[in-house]
Amino acid sequence: MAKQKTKFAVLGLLSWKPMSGYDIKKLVDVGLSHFWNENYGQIYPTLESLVKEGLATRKEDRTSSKRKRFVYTITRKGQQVFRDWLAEPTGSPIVRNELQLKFFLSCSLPTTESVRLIKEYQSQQQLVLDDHRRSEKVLREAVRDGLFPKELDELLRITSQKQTRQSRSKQCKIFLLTLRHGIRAIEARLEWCAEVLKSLGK
Amino acid sequence: MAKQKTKFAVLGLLSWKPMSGYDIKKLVDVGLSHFWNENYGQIYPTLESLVKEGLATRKEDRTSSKRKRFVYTITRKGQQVFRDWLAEPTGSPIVRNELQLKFFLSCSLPTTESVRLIKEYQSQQQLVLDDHRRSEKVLREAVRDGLFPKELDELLRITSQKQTRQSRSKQCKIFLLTLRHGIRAIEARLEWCAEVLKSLGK
DNA sequence: TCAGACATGTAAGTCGTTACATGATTCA
DNA sequence: TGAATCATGTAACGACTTACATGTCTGA
Repeated sequence: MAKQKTKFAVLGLLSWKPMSGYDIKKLVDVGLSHFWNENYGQIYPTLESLVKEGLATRKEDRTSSKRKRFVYTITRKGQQVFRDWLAEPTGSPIVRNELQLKFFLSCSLPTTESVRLIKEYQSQQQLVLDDHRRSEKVLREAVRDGLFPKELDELLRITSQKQTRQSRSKQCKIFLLTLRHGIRAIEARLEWCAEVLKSLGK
Repeated sequence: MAKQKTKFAVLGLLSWKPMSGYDIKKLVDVGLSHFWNENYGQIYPTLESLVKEGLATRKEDRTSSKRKRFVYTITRKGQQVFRDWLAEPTGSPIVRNELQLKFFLSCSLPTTESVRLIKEYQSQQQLVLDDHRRSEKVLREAVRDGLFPKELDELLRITSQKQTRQSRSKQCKIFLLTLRHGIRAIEARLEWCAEVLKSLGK
């Protein structure tokens, strides 16, 4: 028992700043998609349970006569629980790579089939890499200039919160570093593909 | 709908050779743990459903008065379903890296906390890398000599099946390549850790 | 005016993990 | 004789996905 990844992910995002369920979903989709995912079916019930446990509070936001919107704010207790979780040892993620499985199982078939699988993987990963590299370029320039790129800016200050230039620069730096992790991982996969094609006598 | 990863994983392993649920679990744990996992709670019901769907047959194995043991054999229809699945495009795995999440969320805390997280990741990954490298060494020697390493040999010919020297050498090669994938991935992560520590001013 | 984004939520179903239950055989 | 391994299975729970349902507001 006791995993509840969604719970801590949501709590952690709230530790950043107050947000609605919709905001959380968008932030994850736009900014964290290379290492995290969430869906509404998990987010809304989780927010509800956070309130029940006293880790967050909910209040309706009706600034400038906007539509119905519930903003969740982390409580002091929530902050504590979040920090405790962060300090806990992180279990290594269970690995389940479908392509590796297929490749492994392809050994009873003609080599052409194994080669086809690798080439598919290769072009798929290349697309993701191109995308990541574009994001990286934008972010790098932002870090250099001490600014936040526009798309992120919208996401990261939906709510009014005083942030020092320094804390935002740090956010940006860490954002960039997580992206680098994704890029490195894909590069390694692409190098592996080349290695495989060579080894199978392409 | 329609994912059923366990179903195709089990079917694919049976396409290799007839096995019992216990064999499958062991093979996955010992040999494929760097890219796959399964547990009994999924394996046994899956085997049952494969039989129901006519993709495998079950028969009791009582060779040499051994204990109760059910061996599952893939049917012709099963082979076809397996091959169809292999040919289907492989969706990229959903990513959920808890350490990346923690690292990202640590940006509102002192930098020492971010550093601690990375160091934890680093030593964890290093252990796995050492382990993989040991396996690689054994496998490389086996490939060079055209042999199968002992541990694998037991697993891979539990059942009597005529295999040419060539097909076994290919199995071994592909086995080695999947291991290389795991090694590359970890190396990339460790390089990233170094990059991060440097960037955070260690 | 109408498409698209904003916004919240539920229901049903699948998938996956963990813990438990049971018992046979082997080997030191 | 007792621990380890072989071997099969189930029940309960928890996690996750998908599809659906509903309605508002903004801007071209």
